[in-house]
Amino acid sequence: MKRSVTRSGAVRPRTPGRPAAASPELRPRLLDAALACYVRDGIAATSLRAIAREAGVTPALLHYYFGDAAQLRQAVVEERVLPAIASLRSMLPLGGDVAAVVAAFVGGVGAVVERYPWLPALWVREVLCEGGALRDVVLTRIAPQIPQALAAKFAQAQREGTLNPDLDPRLLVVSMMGLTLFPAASAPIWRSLFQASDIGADTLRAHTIALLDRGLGVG
Amino acid sequence: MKRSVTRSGAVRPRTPGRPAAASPELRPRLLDAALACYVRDGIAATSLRAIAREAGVTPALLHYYFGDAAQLRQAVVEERVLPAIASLRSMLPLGGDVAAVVAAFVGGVGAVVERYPWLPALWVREVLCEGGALRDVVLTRIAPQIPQALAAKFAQAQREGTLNPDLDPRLLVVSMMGLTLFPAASAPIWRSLFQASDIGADTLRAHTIALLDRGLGVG
DNA sequence: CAACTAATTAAACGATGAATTAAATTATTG
DNA sequence: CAATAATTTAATTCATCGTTTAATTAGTTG
Repeated sequence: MKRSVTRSGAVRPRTPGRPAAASPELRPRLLDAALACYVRDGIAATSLRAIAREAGVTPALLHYYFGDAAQLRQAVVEERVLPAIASLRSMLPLGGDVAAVVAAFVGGVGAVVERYPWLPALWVREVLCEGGALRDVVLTRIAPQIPQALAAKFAQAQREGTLNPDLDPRLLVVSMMGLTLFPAASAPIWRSLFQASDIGADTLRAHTIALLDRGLGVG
Repeated sequence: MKRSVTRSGAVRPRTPGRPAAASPELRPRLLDAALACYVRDGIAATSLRAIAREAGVTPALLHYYFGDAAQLRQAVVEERVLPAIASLRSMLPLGGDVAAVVAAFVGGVGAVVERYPWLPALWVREVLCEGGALRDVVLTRIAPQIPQALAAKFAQAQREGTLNPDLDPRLLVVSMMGLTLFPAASAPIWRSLFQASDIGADTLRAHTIALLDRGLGVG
């Protein structure tokens, strides 16, 4: 059994020809490799060759499975990214009072980040950054379901007198994302900056809820 | 007077040879062109040729002024980016009580963003994103001056009983950035998403202060 | 006014790396 | 054994990139 080794040290045990079966499903592994590259380097900066290298495979194989680069990207978005984002929506019970909705959102983001740790970084680069490759798809397929619904909920609560009237209902949606997605995306930074390896998901959640609930005041 | 026109339609009035004096200082304009490219496309994705195109100049001229690409980047960071970030520090009076410090921070970020509208987008791409070109420089030269000082201030206030004890002093620094930088960076998104062209800098500031002060509660 | 220096473009150089395709190779299936 | 499926190798074609050299023109100095 011959094994060639690439310059980077990655093992490439394959020789030409059909592999000896019993290999686990390759397609999902290719999607995962592509996603890893997108998260690490950004979608625009990721070449087919980089994905192939990540997966221990040749660019020609990616072409065999997905056609061209655009179709591969599309497959990753549909089968990996959108489901992760959409899972947040299923955690939001828009029926209860404001405190319940906010707590569900904060907890939901925490749960989603725990299950898909790559999501905050990808979100920042591909949605928040101008020119990001996912901005369109998120704005057309996610935004109408989550932010719009939240803003409407907050506006109604304000009319009913159960929400601080000095807040703007639309900006409150932005604030909630800033208090959840931003800390998640910047976690590597503040963990090292503050030597905060002691702060876990539960501490973060409690802090965020406390801030939203009462603000800075002691009373 | 001959004027050639590039494919993109930009006027390129120059022919070879030294220009007829009285031209405004070129070097700052080159720095501004580079900054504009960095903000629009990201530092890593910006080529010398793109900067030259933006400035209406040849790549060779950039080399004449700055040497190689790395030195040009360094000049932009030192003479454009770091001063903008550092200007925030000068707006923070770390002497007063917590409410004053927080109000100064929120107002200071607003003022800095107003003066340097490109800063949030650049921050997101080059500091928040993993692999960002400014992460190192911000972590070593900015972070020790602003975030560390704020966290210390908050911890002290908590010991004195003048700050909500359920908060984490370090996470509060993260929360404050999430409530200021994140809304600034995502403004183009939520403005179009919520048809919120009516929300200006003052409304945003009032909302943020209200949220930090009392949270969601009506009382 | 002649020589020199400063600022600028034009053009070329040499690397690099990209996406895609064609052909060869091997294993499985019928 | 023939046909098909899955894979690599290698070639093709194309686009930039950063940098350098040489030419060109305007100002400066003696």
